[in-house]
Amino acid sequence: MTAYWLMKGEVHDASIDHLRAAPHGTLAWTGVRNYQARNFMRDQMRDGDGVLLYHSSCAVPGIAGLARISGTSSVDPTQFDPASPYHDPRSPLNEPRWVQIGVSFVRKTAYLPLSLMRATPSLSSLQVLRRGNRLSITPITAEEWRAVLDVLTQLEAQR
DNA sequence: GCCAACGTTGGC
DNA sequence: GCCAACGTTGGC
Repeated sequence: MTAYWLMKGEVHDASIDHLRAAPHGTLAWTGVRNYQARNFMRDQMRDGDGVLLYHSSCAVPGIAGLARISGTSSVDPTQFDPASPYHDPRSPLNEPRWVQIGVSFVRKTAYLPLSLMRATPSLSSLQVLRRGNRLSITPITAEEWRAVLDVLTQLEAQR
């Protein structure tokens, strides 16, 4: 059974345009340094799962496109790279803490700003809208996935 | 750049 | 195992 996820990408290095431009439209999702998010990647994500790609750390955060999970999780090499901003000197070489997973471009959508997400009743259950939420990966129900796609369809019909 | 919220660390 | 201090996230 396909699951759905919302994944935050910092707009300067993991935007929908970065995904589209990547070889095979696929980026290794590195740099996740939160145990809950790691556990989603390691234990629950499956090849083909649906992904809402959300742009964070930008003037207008929001959903920018659709992607899908590609393959299964593997060791995130950036944890062992002293030159990487994601270097984790405390991660044991023989028992790596952090994993990555492939994320593949599906399509760029109409832009759905966070402010509109908050203002749309059918999206009110999204975990990313909860106060104080900082988790970079959150699960999405099938109903929420449909609701987001409906909103995107409406936005795309308007332009 | 501010700062609320929250996760992690480490002394005890 | 508690919890204060600290660091980070991320919207604004």
